[in-house]
Amino acid sequence: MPPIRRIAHLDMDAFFASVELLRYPQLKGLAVVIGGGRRKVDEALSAVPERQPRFIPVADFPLLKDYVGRGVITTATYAARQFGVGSAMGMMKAAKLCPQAIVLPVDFDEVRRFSRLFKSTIAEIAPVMQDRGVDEVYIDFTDVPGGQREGGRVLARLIQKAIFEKTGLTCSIGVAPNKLLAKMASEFNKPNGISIVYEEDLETKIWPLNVRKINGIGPKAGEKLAKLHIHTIGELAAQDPQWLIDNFGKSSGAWMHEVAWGRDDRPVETHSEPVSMSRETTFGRDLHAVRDKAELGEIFTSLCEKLGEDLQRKGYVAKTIGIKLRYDDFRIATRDQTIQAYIADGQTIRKIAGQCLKRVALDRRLRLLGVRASTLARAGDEAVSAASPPQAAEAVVATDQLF
DNA sequence: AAGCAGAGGTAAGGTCTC
DNA sequence: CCAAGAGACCTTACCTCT
Repeated sequence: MPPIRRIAHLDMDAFFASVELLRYPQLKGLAVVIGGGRRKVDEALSAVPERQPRFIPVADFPLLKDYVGRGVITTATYAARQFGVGSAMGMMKAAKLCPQAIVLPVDFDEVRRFSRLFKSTIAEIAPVMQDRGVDEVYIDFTDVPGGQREGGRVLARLIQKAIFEKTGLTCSIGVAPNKLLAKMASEFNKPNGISIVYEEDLETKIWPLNVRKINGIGPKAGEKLAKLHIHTIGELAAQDPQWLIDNFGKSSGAWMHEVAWGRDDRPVETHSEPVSMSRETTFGRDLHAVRDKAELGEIFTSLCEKLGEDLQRKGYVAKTIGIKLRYDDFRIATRDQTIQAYIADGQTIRKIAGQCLKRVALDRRLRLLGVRASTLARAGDEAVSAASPPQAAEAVVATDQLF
């Protein structure tokens, strides 16, 4: 008999904001939001750079009501959430809800530093760990000594304590029979909580939840389900799988049925390879391909160069280069092209991406431009992966044989 | 002559996540 | 005049080859 699988999902509490509160403890308990579009915030903060961060008076911090720009909120402290402010909300909208909130820019270097720190702390205790972005991981408790005690609660507490001692940050942990349920469980007791879910809890703890709580059912699927009068996971579980397949397609429909019954056998993957890398930027104002040609060209070149640097720094080469643009009306267009050779330099990326750009309509103004590299290989492995498919000459022969 | 079947690649768009 | 950036994965369509 194999041991019963116990999988944990760990989520850092208001991660980006909590990292800033370590630096500015005087802001503890206040409404603070971390925001993406930063220029204004950076200016306001750099007005007081010489003092030690923790001695900057609260009154000197920039406020949401003074924010100008097109950014969105990345994270809000729990105090700010009281006002209805939350992740992915436009800054301007948030300013109306909570004008007195303090705004801080994302410090990616600092966030990455704490990300590495909390993950390495976990890995020392439980080595089978899967990265899921900067502030989240799955952990396989199954074979960790003590991982089964109280359904995983003992180990979860130990990990919480170790992370807090190393970083001063709190997290929430859910432990369940699989990743799907663990992910939902980690939401049950936020912040700084632990939640244990057993298979028998499906009906009482999972089925009453809205379908949107399932990781993978987003706004679109949620809306479609609502129109079909399916709101809770229990209602989803009660549907005929074939009916779900008819409505949502073979793959999604079957998947919905499985997850509604709490079934998920995905393993905790300790290694992963990137599939694509990209760079994109939203302009300060919408730009026109003709009227703002020079400005657009500079941004385009810069994106290509940065993407090339990203590839080289991480040791990858790419065979497919693509562009993405968002028009002023938010419609998105993408184009890409696969070439024979693997590349990673900004100039070549710019050349291929430029060809892609010629294939889209540029009559409307643009608000975003992006460049993407995919079909990746590790630099040095290209020769192996680059084995070409049968060429045109052979194709002719094959066709002759057919006829 | 035309259609089918299955695998695999390419392209475009869409959804979802943090 | 709102609505980021980066990445994974899915669907659909089309094409080539066997």
